[in-house]
Amino acid sequence: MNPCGACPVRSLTVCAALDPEELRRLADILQTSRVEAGQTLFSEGDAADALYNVTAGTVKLYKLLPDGRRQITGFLVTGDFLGLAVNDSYAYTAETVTAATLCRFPRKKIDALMDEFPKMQRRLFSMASNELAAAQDQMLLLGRKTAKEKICSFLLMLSQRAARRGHKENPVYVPMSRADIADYLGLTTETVSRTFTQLKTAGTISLQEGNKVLISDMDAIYDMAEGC
Amino acid sequence: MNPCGACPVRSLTVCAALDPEELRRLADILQTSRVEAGQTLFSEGDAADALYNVTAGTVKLYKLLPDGRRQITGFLVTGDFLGLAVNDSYAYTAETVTAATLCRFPRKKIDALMDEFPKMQRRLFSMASNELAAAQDQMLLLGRKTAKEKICSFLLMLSQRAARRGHKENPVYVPMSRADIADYLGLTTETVSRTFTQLKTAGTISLQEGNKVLISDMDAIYDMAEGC
DNA sequence: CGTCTGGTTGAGATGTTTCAACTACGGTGG
DNA sequence: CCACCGTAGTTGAAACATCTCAACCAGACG
Repeated sequence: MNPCGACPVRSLTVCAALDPEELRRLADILQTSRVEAGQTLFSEGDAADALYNVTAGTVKLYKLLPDGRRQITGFLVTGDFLGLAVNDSYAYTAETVTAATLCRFPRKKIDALMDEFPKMQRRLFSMASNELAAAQDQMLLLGRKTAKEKICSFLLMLSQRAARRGHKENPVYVPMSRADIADYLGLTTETVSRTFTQLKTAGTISLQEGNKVLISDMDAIYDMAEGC
Repeated sequence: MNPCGACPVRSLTVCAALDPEELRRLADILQTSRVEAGQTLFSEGDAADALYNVTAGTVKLYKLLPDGRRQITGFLVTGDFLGLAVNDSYAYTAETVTAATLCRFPRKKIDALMDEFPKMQRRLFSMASNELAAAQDQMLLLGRKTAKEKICSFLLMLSQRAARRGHKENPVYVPMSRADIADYLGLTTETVSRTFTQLKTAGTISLQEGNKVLISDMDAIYDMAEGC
């Protein structure tokens, strides 16, 4: 039995590029689980005893201020991993946005495995580098972009991400609530809503059934995302 | 000859925890250089042919929007590394804030060395994880904190960083300009200036000779940084 | 059929920005 | 040696983008 060998999303994940033997070893230590929408996987401050890989669905990561203000630091989809920690505790909370399936790797075992399989360590490092680059993009967005630029960048990001995973890039599936979008972009739900209506009125996008956004004028979205 | 063996800041860097033989190998591929203030090390989009380690001074990383709006994504000091890339090109510009000394590792050689020394790869990965955590903190700051909270968080960060490197944590040395602080915190220079004066007037801090900020009421700064 | 939640819209409040003037300082050249 | 200039920082007043508070709407669900 080698469930990982048959994993349809392996090429997107940490597990890409492992050989069959390594995959077997990996399968030995992993637990897969299905989690419904709105469930907390772990909370800021919890002991970081596992690494996760998202194999389906969407997960959000966020941090809170004492008074409840929230910043979502990322939406994770198929192939993304989560669970990196400093000082053995998670620095953020992880919660499912939609129903999701995950592979869970106990920290100790995955650490041991990484010592054995440098390829895996390398892969994880490269994925973390990408995360870091995305985080820097997000800082630029949060610190310097206007509401309209933020929304356009957000739609573009979702679209490009879908494309990279082999899905249709338009219309874009937007499973998260206005509140989640607001907390991701450093706005309020009202501003998010108003900006969507603006774009709708301008004919740049239209909202469709099932949380889908059709981008009618992709070029305009591109330009507005960068403030051109 | 083994310059790395004698490196006084090794414990802070990527090179910590390498054994003498490994250090010798490392020394073979590295170039050290001294750079004066205000120099560009590399620019966004440049081919990423090297990794750097800051051994003295302060370096800033930033990204630009087409119209010139700028977001500084980090200030690097002794021990920090820079040069991670996606698609073989840098995603940000690196510029010295003060005069600085750096170790430069050609990408190809350091990659080869990492394959040989998993310890080093591991160390780099752990440092990247810390970077990522810091980036998430910064997103919370940019997206959800007020100007006063941002400034207090900033001073606190500098103070804690100095402490971790064995320097006095108060007064805090603030070598960067108001414009740099503004672009780091997602504010304007005017707001930065005004907020400093507010804190000064409230008796929480005082500005000293030589770009130093004395924190008179550390508890107040702590509380204000988190919005308590 | 009422209730609840998520989303939209409106009007006024507000924190930060913008634009502008002014000061302090350090270097430079006459 | 000092007038001059340019840069960095500070302060003020007005403008503005976004937020806050509030009402309203639509669909989901018991």
